[in-house]
Amino acid sequence: MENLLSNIKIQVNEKVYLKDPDSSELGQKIIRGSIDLIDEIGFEQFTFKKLAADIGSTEASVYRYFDSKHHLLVYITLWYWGWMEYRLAFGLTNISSPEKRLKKAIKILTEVIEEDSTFSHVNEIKLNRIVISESSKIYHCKTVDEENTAGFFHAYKNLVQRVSDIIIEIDPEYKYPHMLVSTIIEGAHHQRFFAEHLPRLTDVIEGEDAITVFYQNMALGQLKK
Amino acid sequence: MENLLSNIKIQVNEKVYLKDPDSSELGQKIIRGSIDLIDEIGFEQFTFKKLAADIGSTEASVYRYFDSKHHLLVYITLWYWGWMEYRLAFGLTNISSPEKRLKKAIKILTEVIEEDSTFSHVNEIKLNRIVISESSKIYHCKTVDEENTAGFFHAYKNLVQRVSDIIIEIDPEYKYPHMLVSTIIEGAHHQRFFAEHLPRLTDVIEGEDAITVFYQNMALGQLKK
DNA sequence: GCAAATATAATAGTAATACTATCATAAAAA
DNA sequence: TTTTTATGATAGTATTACTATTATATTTGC
Repeated sequence: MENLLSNIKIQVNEKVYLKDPDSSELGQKIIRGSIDLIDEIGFEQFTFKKLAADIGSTEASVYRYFDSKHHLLVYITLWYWGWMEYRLAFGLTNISSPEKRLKKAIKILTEVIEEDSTFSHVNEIKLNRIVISESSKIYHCKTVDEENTAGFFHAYKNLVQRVSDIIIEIDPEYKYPHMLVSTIIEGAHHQRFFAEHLPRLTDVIEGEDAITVFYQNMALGQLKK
Repeated sequence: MENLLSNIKIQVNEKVYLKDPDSSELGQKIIRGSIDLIDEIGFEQFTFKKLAADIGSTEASVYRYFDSKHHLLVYITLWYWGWMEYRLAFGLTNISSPEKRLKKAIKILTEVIEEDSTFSHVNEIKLNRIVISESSKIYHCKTVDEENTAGFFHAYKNLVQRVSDIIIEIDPEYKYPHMLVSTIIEGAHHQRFFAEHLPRLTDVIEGEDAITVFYQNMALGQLKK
């Protein structure tokens, strides 16, 4: 992805962190190091102690930024949703046909991620892998309602709403726009994971991005014009 | 669900447990107690110590059946997939039209679960809630490839294959049958979870089971006859 | 009916995890 | 230059996720 803006910052809900990791060098090292380490060993094996060793800091210092590894995972996931919304906003400008806009939106949401040099402390390829394999853990937990009340999922809801609006523009009678969009987003993550680890649960097709094509067909096929 | 057979046992891959929990009273108490406790406090908070206290046994005794709580979650999830395949097999007999069979299959896979008195040591309603909120953790972990090699996911693959076969019967040219089926199964779980906890990510409609209807329309809409 | 095998309970112990607390020092801001 | 703030260094705790050992109760084989 080309560098679109040089001074943009993805905002993440303030309640997720104790101290904004974007505000200091150590904070940025925590984010960069976490993305590297979670991608490498998985969220269950990931600890603040291992992270601190990796980035040359201490466990106690990491705890000054996040009060748990769960919140750190929430942070990087919300950052990802914020980044996706930014990609969508840019990707959809100047496309007047709502069908084309929807198709492009689905492509942006489901395609394989390439590195984005705009945000130097984030490796978007690793981040995408983490979101695919780990991010559902941020809501599949007993604290989900509390976290929802705290507004943690606004970024995700905004993204879903933005695409739902395009769907309603195409077919104002359509009854399930949010269901359709969240099915596409979550579904694409699952299919990418299955393609890598459990291929008999999906259909990998040589020479085409079957996942993106599948969800584009699915969405357009559902809507009347 | 009425009692279809009185002497049926859902088989679970032997590598998942150290000793078959179905073979003893304690084993059955472990399963029943786990389903109650995981449903109540969530998988992260669940420990063998708490479980042992609940069922009046000891931590060490539970460890004789399962070598980790992860394997116990795998066990109850595989039991659930086995149970679903049994429900599918019964639910689809004597329906000759493949379209009707597919519709019925999607209903069985996505509808709200009612208790099944055939298996007395399993509360299917709680089990369904656990599968919805926790089961993706059995493959979203770094050991997924190993566990796949051990055959843990056969039950799930069989289920997906069984429904894919109906799809191919309807439209032999259709390119994404497995993707469609796994999208429906996983999607329905997500949508049920969202309806409960994050309703703005889905569309709850009074008086209709929107989730089942949505996925039925989605599937039939994709296929040419 | 008794010995042998097996299953469970009771208890103890360990390394790692997920934190919290304290204090010293270095760097930045007032 | 003083004060605040950020980080590092170190220590400590309760809990978790196990493993090991021994005693006792129950079942099975003969």
